[in-house]
Amino acid sequence: MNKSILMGRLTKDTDLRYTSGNNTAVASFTLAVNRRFAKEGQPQADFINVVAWGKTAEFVGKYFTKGLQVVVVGRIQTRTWDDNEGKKHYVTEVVAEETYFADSKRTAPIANKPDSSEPTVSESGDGFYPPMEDDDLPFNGGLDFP
Amino acid sequence: MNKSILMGRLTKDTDLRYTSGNNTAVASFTLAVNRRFAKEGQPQADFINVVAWGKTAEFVGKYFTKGLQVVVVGRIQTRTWDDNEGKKHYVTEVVAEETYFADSKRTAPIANKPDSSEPTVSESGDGFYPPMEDDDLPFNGGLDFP
Amino acid sequence: MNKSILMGRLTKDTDLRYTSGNNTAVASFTLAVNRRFAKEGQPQADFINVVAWGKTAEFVGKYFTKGLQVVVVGRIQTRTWDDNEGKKHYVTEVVAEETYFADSKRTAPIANKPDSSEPTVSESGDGFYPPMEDDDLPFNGGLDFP
Amino acid sequence: MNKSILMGRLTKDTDLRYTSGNNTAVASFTLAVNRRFAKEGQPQADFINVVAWGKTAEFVGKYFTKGLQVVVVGRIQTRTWDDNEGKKHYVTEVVAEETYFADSKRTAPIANKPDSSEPTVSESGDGFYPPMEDDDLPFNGGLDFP
DNA sequence: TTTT
DNA sequence: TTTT
Repeated sequence: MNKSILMGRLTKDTDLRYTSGNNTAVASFTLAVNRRFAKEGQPQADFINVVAWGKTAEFVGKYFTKGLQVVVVGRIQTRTWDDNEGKKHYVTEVVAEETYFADSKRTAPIANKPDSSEPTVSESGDGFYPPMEDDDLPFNGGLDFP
Repeated sequence: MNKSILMGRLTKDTDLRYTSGNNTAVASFTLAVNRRFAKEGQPQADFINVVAWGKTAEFVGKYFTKGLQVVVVGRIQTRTWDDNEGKKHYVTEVVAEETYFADSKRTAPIANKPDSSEPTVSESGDGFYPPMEDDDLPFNGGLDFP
Repeated sequence: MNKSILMGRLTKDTDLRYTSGNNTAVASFTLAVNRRFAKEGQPQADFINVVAWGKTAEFVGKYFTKGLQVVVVGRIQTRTWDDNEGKKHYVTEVVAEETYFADSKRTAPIANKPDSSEPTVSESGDGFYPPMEDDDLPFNGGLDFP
Repeated sequence: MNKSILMGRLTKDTDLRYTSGNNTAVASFTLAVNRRFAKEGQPQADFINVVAWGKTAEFVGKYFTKGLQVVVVGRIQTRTWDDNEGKKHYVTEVVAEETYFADSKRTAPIANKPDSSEPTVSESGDGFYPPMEDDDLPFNGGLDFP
């Protein structure tokens, strides 16, 4: 059993792509989740990477934009990928199963049924799933990652 | 293990009272939680009763008003009470452990520490905890509420 | 958003029935969920009614037996039904979306996909869904209920 | 709002340490959480790192052993730490707020109150909190553990 | 680096 | 007895 529920704001617009194989939609975004008991001099939020697939991906790719306050119900996933130098990278992220608007005006429940379109292989090479350019790394939040 | 997470709107202002014994704050409200896959001709929401104690009660008693969209993390509680005729009533409600604003402008995490001030005896007689008038039934059990 | 996660033991074997309309499987059972901070002289557990539909119902109807420790992920549902005297009854229960074995030996994740076979009308008359005998009331735990 | 509920097995015994500053207990372990819809040729589980503080840490340090099936309620935390070469590492883990035994015989709710003893500074240098040797990396970051 |  |  693996269930996570998060409410937070998008740090930037959702990144929507499509797998090369079966052309499945894959969306990714980062949620800034404010800490309940934040201490001064410490980070005020956790920055949690979220991935969505299929219909859910298309939905969030369309409506989940920078700064929007949303709720995500999903599961924690861990995976590894190997970079060009053959070094193994460990990734922990949340796979969205249900998504909701939290902000006013945008509160109707979103009818995105659980989607079973997750591809079977995590196409490796750069640690992310869909086809992409070299300079297009996942969740590197503006920083240059090796 | 007993954990519930709800996002919904208050159907009316929070009802805040104090126990007669130790004068602990007790707040109650009902959350209208819209259904994800509502069917036409069917109810569009579930109406879930929520109780809060101590600091949490004082907080929601102050800020949780009718129509506000909030998030509640808590546990499901079942209990019984006997009415004047000696008839047993079964109650299922959520005891709030953490509360959050979901609507914009009101989104900062709310620092209400888990409160251990729950009284040890559920003062019986009318099925509710705090001191109250005879015509003052929990969640307004069928009576007219002002 | 409406998510509940419970771990507890079945108070009796699951009750499995079928709707008269479309012959959908409906299972119901009660979970005794031990309280984390139980106080002496107070109830040690909450008794939470759970309903499951379709494939999930058939699964739990087969494997969820009295005393078994299980985990249920679902949503809180409220509904009303009218008894013979035309009196309205309020029901709060958990609709199971995912189920798991918690006890050893029975721990493999259970592949019961979310089921959309919930009937559109709650066939009333006795407060429960499927066809049933008169003496066959839901969740009355052995007591005679008026 | 940031809530995660996991049921899984310990991949090894809990690692219990104490911070140098205030001598707070810190426990860490990894949970193998089996996937609900595992695909063949794909990983069957997610391996999720969990950290606990104070009383909770002492509890799990004592009772959470390799192979035990447990439930953890907590929050997802992200943080960074710099290694000896000044390289930044990103960590995502679950901070345990409540813990339970899932396996039979070990099912009583565990009374470990939420603990507020989390230190204010994450003593850096090697990405982990408690006092430790140089070769003592968080979650055994690539080194051989006994 | 992974559990049953 | 229900919210937007």
